[in-house]
Amino acid sequence: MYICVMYSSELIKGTLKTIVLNLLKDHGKMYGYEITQKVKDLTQDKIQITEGALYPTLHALEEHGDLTVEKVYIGRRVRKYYLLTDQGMETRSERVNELADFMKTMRFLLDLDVAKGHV
Amino acid sequence: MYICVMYSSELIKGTLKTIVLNLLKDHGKMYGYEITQKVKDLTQDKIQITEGALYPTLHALEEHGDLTVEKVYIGRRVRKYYLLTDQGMETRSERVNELADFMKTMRFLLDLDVAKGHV
DNA sequence: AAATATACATAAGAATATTATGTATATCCA
DNA sequence: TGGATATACATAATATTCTTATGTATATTT
Repeated sequence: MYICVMYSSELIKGTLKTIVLNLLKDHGKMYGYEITQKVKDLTQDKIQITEGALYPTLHALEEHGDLTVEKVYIGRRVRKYYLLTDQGMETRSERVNELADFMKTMRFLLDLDVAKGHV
Repeated sequence: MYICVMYSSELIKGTLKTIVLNLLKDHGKMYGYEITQKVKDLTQDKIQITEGALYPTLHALEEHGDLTVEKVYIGRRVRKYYLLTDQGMETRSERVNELADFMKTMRFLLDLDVAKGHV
């Protein structure tokens, strides 16, 4: 009912790891560029993950033991597939649950549960 | 059904202004310390706004023209009541709508709309 | 009288994003 | 066949927004 614009960047902040972990659970192994495109598609361009945010995040998740990497060469170009570890599955659950609970709290705090037209 | 713990700080990031603006719409003029307590109460300690985050935010909102201030002395102690301006009302609407839409997108992205037990 | 609560404020540091830049290969199409 | 665009990785400089620590001061409770 209104024009779709990207969300202001503050909102996405803090949810990137959760998005990545959940996507990997749903779609199996994925590579960085694929993740950015999948999120863009699934959200109709509302959430666009920048590479400058994604790659450091993937490296951090790997270092934390949540992801493992598989290098694959497509022709001469390297592609790094990321997979959830067992620990990554746990981290995902915790983060998704926490985010779900947080959003519930926010809906209450902002009176979004009552039916209303445009606020 | 599970123990309530404070949310990890990344999540709150980006929603503080929205919370403050919305609270002022619901409760009229409020002062900083009152805002921290009200949010703490309403969320059963799940969201605790720190003073280091709140006061700079209030100053920023004031500078942006969203809030005006009324100084009141309680005995010798100063208390600064903040009120929404007309522009603040608009900013609030925009931010609440954006956050509501963002949360809807996140629920879709994280498959939270389907009924399920503990994830 | 001491501890806690109220009430403001700012500075140093951490976390996490954006923007810009860099490197390189692959594909489309005119 | 050559230029634009897409694919695919990466990092550095910068911005934003928080936490934690610190500072000042008054009021209330025990």
